Amino acid sequence: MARRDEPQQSRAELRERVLTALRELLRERTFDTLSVADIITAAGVSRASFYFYFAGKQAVLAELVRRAVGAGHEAAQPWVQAAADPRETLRAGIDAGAELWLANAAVLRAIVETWASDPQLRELWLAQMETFTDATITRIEADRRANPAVAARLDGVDVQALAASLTWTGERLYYLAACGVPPFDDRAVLVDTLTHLWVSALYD
Amino acid sequence: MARRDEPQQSRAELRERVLTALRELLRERTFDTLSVADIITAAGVSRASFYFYFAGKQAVLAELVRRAVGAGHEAAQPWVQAAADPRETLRAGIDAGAELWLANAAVLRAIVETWASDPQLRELWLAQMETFTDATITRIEADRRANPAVAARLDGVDVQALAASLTWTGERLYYLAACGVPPFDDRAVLVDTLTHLWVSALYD
DNA sequence: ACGCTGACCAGACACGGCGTATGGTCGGGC
DNA sequence: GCCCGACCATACGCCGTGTCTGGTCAGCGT
Repeated sequence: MARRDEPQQSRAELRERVLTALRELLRERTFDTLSVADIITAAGVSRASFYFYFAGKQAVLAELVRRAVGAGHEAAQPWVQAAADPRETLRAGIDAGAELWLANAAVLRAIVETWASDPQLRELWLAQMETFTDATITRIEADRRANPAVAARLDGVDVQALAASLTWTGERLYYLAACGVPPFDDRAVLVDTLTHLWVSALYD
Repeated sequence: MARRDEPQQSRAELRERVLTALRELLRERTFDTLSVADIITAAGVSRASFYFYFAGKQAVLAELVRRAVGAGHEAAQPWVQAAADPRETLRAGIDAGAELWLANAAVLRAIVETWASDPQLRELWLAQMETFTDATITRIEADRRANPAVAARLDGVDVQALAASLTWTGERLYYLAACGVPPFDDRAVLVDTLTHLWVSALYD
């Protein structure tokens, strides 16, 4: 027994097989309905090997999330760094976020539904949100210094809290969109609404 | 055996014992870590009786949620019905929401973390959010008719989507507050920020 | 006084998922 | 030629679920 199905698959690319197997499975079923048996069957990997490389299915999901979200920071960069007319770059950033969520809907949906129940995932996701919040704060403070109107508008406002709430609003609406909950399943509506919230909270 | 521990507890108040037992347990542990065994032990009820009255622990949670949220509609009523100066009544409504979440933090937290994984709970929670969204729409439309400035501000805006997004933003921030995630664990910050988002999106 | 019925109980069951342990097979480096 | 590390199948103990069985108790009608 113990024959190699794929004779010459390079060694530690077995990890990769597990990761892509989970990513594929998530396109059809939700994370909580997936068992380790499902994953290793799809990956063509033994139970023992699975537990050698991963602490459990949460660990696999964590890795997928880290990868999926790496691209997220770049998506937000234009708005964070741009100097002029925030409204347009902001909208572009929100649209890029929608794109990112669309591309990784299955994985992101899984973590949003799971982070509360697992310490590792919780820390990962909270840290992730904090990263976006920090980027937002940086940009807001820059606007505040450069633009008296913005400074006036934000007078007495807790910028940290405002940035965090905008970040989390994004998380929620993108998530609902990924779930197909109306009216956010319509991408144009999603982007318009989110943009309206950000613009009116910060600049109007 | 089979002696009645509480000799003369009226009959179908056994249901109630289960409900309050879960509510109490949720004050200390999260829903997903609770087993049916835990619940029936705390309630002093047999496994068979439990399954006679409830389809599972989700069904118990669903009932707790329905009760907890009934009070929520009343909390929102002042703002929905009030004719004048929305800002103050709006803030009062948001504060009442915080109060409601504080009082029922354990139950509400449980459903927010669980509704994605159970069809019944999903329908329940989505319907709940829709109810709040509808109330918000009603109020916004009234403002729009009564106040030209509001009408101008909301020109071309999808009111339905805006109302829904504000509702879900509330859900998220109240939830984070219940989880003790900063900066929302500070109630004043929470209410200020949420109020700022609503006011700037609708009236400013 | 009797027995029936309905509410309730304890306990056990089959099932399925989890995480670990065992023993064995293969390929490649020395 | 051999040894080691990567990998496999299998099975185990544990725990939670939902169902089923058999039995105890109260109240009520007769």
